[in-house]
Amino acid sequence: MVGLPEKPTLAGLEGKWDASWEATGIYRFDRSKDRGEIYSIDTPPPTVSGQLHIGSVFGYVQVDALARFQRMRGLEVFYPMGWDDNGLPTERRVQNHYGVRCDPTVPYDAELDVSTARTDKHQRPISRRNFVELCHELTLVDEQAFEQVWRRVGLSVDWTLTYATIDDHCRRVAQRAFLRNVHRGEAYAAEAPTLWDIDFRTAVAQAELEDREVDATSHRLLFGRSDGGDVEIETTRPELVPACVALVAHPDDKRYQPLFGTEVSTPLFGVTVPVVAHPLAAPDKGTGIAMVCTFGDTTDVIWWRELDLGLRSVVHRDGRFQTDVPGWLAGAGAAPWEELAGKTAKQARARIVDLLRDSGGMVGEPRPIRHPVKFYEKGDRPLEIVTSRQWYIRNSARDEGLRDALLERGRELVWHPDHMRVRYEHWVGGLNSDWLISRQRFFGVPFPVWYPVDADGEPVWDKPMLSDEAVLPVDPQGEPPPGYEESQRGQPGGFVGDLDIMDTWATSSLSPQIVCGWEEDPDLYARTFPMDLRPQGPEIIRTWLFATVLRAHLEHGVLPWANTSINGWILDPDRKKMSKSRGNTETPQQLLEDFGADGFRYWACSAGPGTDTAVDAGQMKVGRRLANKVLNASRFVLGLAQTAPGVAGEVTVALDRAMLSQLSDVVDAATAAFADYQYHRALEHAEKFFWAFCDDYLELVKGRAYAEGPESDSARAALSLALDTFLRLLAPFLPFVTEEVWSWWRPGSVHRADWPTSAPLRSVTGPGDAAVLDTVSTVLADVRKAKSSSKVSLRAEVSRLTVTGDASRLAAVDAARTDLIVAGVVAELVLQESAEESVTVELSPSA
RNA sequence: GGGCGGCUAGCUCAGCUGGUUAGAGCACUUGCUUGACAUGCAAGAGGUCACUGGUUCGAGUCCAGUGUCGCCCA
Repeated sequence: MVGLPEKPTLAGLEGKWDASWEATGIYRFDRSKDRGEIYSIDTPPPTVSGQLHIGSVFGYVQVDALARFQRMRGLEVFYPMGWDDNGLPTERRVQNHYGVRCDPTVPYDAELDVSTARTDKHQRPISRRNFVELCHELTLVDEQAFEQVWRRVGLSVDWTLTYATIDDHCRRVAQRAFLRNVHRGEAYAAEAPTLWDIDFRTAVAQAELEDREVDATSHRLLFGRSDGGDVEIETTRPELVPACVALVAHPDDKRYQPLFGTEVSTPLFGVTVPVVAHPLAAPDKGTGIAMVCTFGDTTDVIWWRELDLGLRSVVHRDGRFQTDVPGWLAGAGAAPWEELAGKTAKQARARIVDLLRDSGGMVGEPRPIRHPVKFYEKGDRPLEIVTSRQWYIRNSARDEGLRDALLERGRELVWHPDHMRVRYEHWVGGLNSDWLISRQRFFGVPFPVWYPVDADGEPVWDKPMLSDEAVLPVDPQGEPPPGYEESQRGQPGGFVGDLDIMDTWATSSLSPQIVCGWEEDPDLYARTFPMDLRPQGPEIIRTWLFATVLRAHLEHGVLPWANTSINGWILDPDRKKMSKSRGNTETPQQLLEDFGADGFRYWACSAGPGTDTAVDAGQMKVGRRLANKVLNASRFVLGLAQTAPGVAGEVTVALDRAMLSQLSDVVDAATAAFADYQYHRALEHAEKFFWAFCDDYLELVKGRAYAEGPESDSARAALSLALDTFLRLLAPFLPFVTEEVWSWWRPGSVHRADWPTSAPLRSVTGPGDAAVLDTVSTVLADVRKAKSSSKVSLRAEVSRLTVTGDASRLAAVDAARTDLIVAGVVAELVLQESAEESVTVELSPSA
């Protein structure tokens, strides 16, 4: 029954148990359970691009501890893993890895050899299909590497349920949900000003914006009044003068009130524009009157929309000025325009400043300033605003009723920690545009949409043809719409497919629907949805969490999960947030080598939900020590006779009962903490008492446990019971070492064993006095202190030990008299009743 | 500019609804081959709980303000 190793070691436990768990399938989801017996977790699908860094692993380990607790508590845990492989990060990685770029005009090359491409200085243009194939190829490799890391740290996910956001199933779910949104009027296409990244050549959503403080120059320009006077405006973007459609000032600004309703002419180009009033114009900024261009920034968009101004756009999607002379500049404006045509914004600015200076259209010289500019979070150049046709999902930006409903969902959701809710509320409260979901990229879920082509060969964009749900997923680039032949693609009277793909979040916001089998596996769906837990990072509350709540609200009218647990940041040694973009990430490999998965997990689980944490090798070392202690203490306990389950004797001795009584309290505290998602406190309770158990109780009863007789049986029974309980308490945190020890004396897996409860322990202890252990421990501590300060061995003999105090204190010590004498090597123990508590240690002279 | 969170021993942190001399680990110092463990054991030293005011019999804990660091938003 008991198969004890001579010299137990932590080495090799990860590989051994990962293989064993895989073989026995102990984390396999049993779908025969009812909803009430299931705990379902909506695990974040990590972005598969490159390597997992410590920050990613940190949060997943914490969730795994929660999953293991729920599993031991008797719930069947639904715990799938996914890979978020579609989208820009993968495209970028493929570009850099193979030295290629996607050019949809290049034909498909079935024999494409990318092995030489990397040596090319320039990225080689390849077809869209080749590009997508490479994306699949590379993500597959990355996904395998990721799975190895997850297995190494002991995540108890069911690997048979794994999904990838680009796979057929996910594409089908994303397209189906989109079609339903369209049918209900929640998704729509519109031609509108859009924030645009000129390098990635794609539209960007509000959630992906980032303000960056940048150097700029302010220019003071002169607009001509009809009465011959001037109006001075300040701008950082003089190159947009040709795109100017109005001047705007605050309605209360007395300086400009006389000008409202009049017209002025732009410098250099002499185009006439109206002077208008709008409350967003800031009287204290610059001269108090601003030029409105289509489009210099998001305020321009608001003015343009609310004041119903004309559209004069000059910047193309590649960020360059158009080459043709715009119609409104024909005539006098044509000459200066030629100087700007085809230039980038930066080049055009340099040129127009010279022109303005020479023509007298500028007052003084440009002044350097610093101001915030909107960037795409992954981009390197400021965003432009271009007018384009995009798909949107209504997100409450223009719908008070929906906004209230979403805020109510936020209150309905239980947040761990609670204060993270305000981030959600601020985001929902600050939404200013519907959710832009289309991207002009290549590797993603296509829109299941085609457009008819009219007799002149022009696509009719406002008559989209939607796919039938039954045939999803579809690729409108490869398949014709219902009722058409492929040969009619691009022909007059035929069709074209929508070229865009969905943003990653448009798919990953459906992760609950994806994993729970929405519309495809009603049985599974009924057992798992809505889910129990969404764990994730704080930075994606505004994206992933919000979008998931939105999609579930629109589609099902429910919250997608009952709880959300938000993990903290990982900080580098300089206390800066660890992130890939910052370049200060670290891989967990070496730390896993040095401290083992259990040591690493101990560190991760020491930090509560939402608590930022520094990478701390010291803490992992402590975890490794704990794991080692578990190993050795277990070997000791199991090395004693009569420790097999079911044959333990009765626990009769007061000290033993006291220990088990304290353990009962620990079990209760750890259970309550865990149930409240405070896994770090559960760990602390278990760990703290485990050390006290080893250092005090174990040392006290050692002598008795080695001997024979009823009192020895009591010690061995208590030790056995305690070890059994400790292994269960620590299993969610240290899955490898606890499983190893479990295997020495118990059948099955500790991870499918029951979570301990205090009732059975209390029935064993009876009305025992829990304080006995503490009292005796302090006396023993005094004995150790005396020996330590005399610099003698702890085995040195105490000739006389005198303990004073009230009757109950003396009774407690007396109850453990023999244990104390053996553990402290005491020749004579004297108990004296006294009002004062004291311990006097007299060491034998020979010591 | 607004919001959120942190500020407790040299370091990393715990201290939940206010209650006797403020805790842990690491690091440090001094010792100890104790029949599970030297990947160990024991002991020691180390803090005006960021600051200022307030509430209270009593505040690290509650309130107000200040400073500072981090994150998010504008």
